Amino acid sequence: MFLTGDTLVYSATDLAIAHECEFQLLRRLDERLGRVPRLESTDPLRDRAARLGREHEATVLAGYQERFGAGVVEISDQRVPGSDGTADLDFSPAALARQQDATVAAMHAGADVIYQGGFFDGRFHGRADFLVREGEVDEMARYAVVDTKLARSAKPKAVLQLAAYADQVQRLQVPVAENLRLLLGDGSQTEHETAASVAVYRELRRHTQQLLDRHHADGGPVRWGEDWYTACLWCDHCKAEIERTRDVRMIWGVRTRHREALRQAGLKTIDAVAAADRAPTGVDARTWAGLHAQAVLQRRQEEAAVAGAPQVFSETLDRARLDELPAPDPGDVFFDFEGDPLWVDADRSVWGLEYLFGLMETDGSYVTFWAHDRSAEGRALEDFLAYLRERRARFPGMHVYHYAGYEQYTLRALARRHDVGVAEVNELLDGGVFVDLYRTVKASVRVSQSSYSLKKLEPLYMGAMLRDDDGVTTGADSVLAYEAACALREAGDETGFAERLDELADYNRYDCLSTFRLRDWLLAQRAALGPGEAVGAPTEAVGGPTEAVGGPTEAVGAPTEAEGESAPADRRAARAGGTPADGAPSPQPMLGAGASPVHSLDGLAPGLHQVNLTHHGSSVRSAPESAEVVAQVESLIGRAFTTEAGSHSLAASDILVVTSSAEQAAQIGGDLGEADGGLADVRIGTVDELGNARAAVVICSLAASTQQDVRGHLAELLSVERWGAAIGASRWATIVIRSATLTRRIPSNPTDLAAVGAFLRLCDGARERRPRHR
DNA sequence: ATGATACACGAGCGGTAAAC
DNA sequence: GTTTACCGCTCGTGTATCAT
Repeated sequence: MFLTGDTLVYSATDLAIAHECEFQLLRRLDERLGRVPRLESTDPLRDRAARLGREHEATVLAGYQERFGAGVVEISDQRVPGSDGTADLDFSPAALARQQDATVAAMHAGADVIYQGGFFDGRFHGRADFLVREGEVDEMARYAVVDTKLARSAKPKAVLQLAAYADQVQRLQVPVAENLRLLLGDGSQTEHETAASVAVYRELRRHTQQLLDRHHADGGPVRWGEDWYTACLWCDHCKAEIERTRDVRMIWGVRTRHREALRQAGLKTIDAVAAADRAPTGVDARTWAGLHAQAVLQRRQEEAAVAGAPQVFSETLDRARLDELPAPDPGDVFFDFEGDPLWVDADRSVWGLEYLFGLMETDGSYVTFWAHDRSAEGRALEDFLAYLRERRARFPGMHVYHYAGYEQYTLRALARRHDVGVAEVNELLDGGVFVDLYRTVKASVRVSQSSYSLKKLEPLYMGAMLRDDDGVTTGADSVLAYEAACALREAGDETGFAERLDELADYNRYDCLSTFRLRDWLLAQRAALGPGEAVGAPTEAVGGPTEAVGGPTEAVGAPTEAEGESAPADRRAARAGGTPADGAPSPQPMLGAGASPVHSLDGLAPGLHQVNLTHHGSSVRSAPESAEVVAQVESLIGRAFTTEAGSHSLAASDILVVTSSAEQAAQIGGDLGEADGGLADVRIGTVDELGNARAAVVICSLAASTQQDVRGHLAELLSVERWGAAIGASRWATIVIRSATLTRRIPSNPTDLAAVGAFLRLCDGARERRPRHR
């Protein structure tokens, strides 16, 4: 994202950011414009994933070069001399145009592969990883848009990025392959229909461009908590604002829905929630009690810190869940894995290596099983299982304690991966030998921290042994430290390698010890309650200090309404339609009048019209849409209407209403019945019972407000087979009435993305018609 | 980047009670 | 005796959280 003169130019990455978090994008614009200081964020894990992503891309490039040799054309960066003698990237319009010219020239020349092709249309600038020649159309080379992604499954964000480049290639009059292609991190590839993906991309682009331009025109920085943009609530930009504004999101365990309900009731901060004395509507009593108590407790910790006596507080919630903990046994062990989730061996097929199985026994002795390659990982698992077998024989009542689900999940995965001890692992896990203390913590106590990670609980029970911030202290640190250790070993530095491993073992040992102490602390909370005192006010415990001491060429948007105009050739609706393909004519309950071709209808242009409404919370029935259907019918009836049979006034029987559900059909039927002027002759039915019905005007009602409201049924709701048939049933015009927000959000999976894209294509070119309901 | 898990909540379903 | 309204249950889905 950058400015050329007064025009804001954005990239595929910016669109991807908008898709995930519009607030983040607006904030980045503010940073760009100097309205707010840059948010420094360091996420070493993300950096590493990015680095591995570039390596993956380089591998694919090398593969193409091996295959095509000089047929691979790289489009070079445009540079200008920088102030300090180096060369800076040149983002001037002229430079971007040169880059695009080179890309077009390479496509016209029929290059086998174009690497880093550049595009610029005045508003959008992008670099496509790969354009791969794939066949020809009218003696012109046709190109497939291909991208590499480290992920192991296709994400909508990646598909939309490809669609952005495909859109540009089309704009430049070069044929594009039917499918977009992703080359994933595990060596697999996925394909996505170009046309549908581009349709969704254009929606996203149109919306994002409006958002950016609106904010650019605003004088000041974006303000948190307004509702003209979306916010993900978890990215660094959102987190910073949540902290700064003391958003209710600071309360541990608050759900998005509850946050909405709290904000509706005017409870916008953790402080307001703590001070409130009763549940707002939309939050049930039990949930409210929990959130309120959590808010109060978190504030107490903050106040203690301000007063110079930092403390972590806790309360016992459920004695019964503490009682479910197994009786302590001298054979108990406290277990923790260290792994590198991005480790791959040569064939790249399996990701992740568990390089250390660490555990602590009750006498404090620490036991390790190391693995630095795939086969060693299998042996470590065998040794670990043999250790447990032997120990269980000696201590039949022993348990393996750990924090959160990773250990159990990973053991099952490792057993499957190496085909080692599958039955034994299942027996151990199903038999309750492994005990997840995170489960117990969540169910039995409330803690004044804003996170319930193991590290955040430690002030409650680690006392003077609380970890400081030096060395390896987080999971992310450990991943990076292991990568660094392996690099040292590859460089022949065995001593350095061993030193790093010692550090990692220290970190792992501390986690095991922490799990051990946590178990004992939980048992102590139980004991503090005394025998049988399960009910009553929560008891409380207090921990130590919180911290350790120390202008686009492509028009986007639909044409505007042009009433009464007789655009003769634009009968897109009829073309897009067609009858259901299942052959045998079905019963035709809706078949009726209007058999003659329509020549004109006063006040309604032929073809497809779209009425966008704003409504909320509807899935199968929408009263506002029903009211709008009635209003549209009323506005049409009586208008001059000419067929081969002659001219007359449009009657109720010339109109057919098609709905997505029986519920909506019933709703509309009722509303039409109540309306004045004999609207009962309007035929109504669901899109599935359409059959061969025909009418001069077809009105469609989709009823659903948003994608969330239809859950798993999005593809079914938007089915092109169904609505195509409905549109095709009109002899003059079709009016589609739907929620504007139904296609606003980008679906979270590629299947739904394709469904939305196909539906948008169906409605492509529809005239925007204004709502008639008052 | 990923999977498991717990939880909340809406939809669908079946039973029961009340009303006709 | 039949219909309808309502309740509580299960089921499925989405979200938040943890871990590496």
